[in-house]
Amino acid sequence: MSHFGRAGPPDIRDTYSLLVLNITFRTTADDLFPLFDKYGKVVDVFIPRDRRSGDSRGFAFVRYKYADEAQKAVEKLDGRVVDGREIMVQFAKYGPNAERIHKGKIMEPLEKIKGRSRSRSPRPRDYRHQSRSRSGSPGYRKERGRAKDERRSRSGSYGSASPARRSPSPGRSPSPRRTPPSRGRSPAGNSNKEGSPIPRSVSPRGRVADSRTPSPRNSDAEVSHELHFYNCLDPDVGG
DNA sequence: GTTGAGCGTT
Repeated sequence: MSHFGRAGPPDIRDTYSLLVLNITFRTTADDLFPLFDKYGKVVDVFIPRDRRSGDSRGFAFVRYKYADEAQKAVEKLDGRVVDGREIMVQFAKYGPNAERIHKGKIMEPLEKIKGRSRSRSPRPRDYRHQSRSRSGSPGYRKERGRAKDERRSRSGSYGSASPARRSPSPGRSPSPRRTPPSRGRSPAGNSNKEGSPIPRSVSPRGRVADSRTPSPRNSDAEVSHELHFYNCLDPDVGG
């Protein structure tokens, strides 16, 4: 994995986690490590990937040894262009185990700090409006573009009074037939399109004989093979 | 071959 040869989190007892967003899908931990390591001591860099495909999800986690360096890296690397894309570095808000994190430092669960009834404000007063107002505001231009689109939409409307109607194909039903409750693995892959793939009260031989088969022997072998295939593919059906 | 809001692994 993207670790340094260790499985799982090395040690988060005294490490600060930074969340890096807006990174390209081609950016790897090895590419971020030297970048973040230059600003401080990076303990580990982890990039969550998809279990199915294995591609990066577009964000990475960088763990620093000291909060000072982490904070510095956040202010320095936040907004840096990597691989042609601007990345966003910020302290992790949640932990790997769903634990609360303050400034990248893992804190005790709410149950523990629950007893702390001391000057506790119902809402955080650290709220700031510095979230989308960074170098290059895509939202700003987007808003303008959207406004234009809206105006245009109003002028050159479809003509009919059915804006809510969104039918991709009125003549064609997207899902006329719902998947049957049966465990249909591949309805189009198997040769049998009927319901029961393996009727226990029927002889495959008879069916084959009934069908036009120039070489019954070959058919028999094929049928046998098919049956075996079914057994292998869906042994559940058998019993 | 693609995409773009967000919070993590043995």
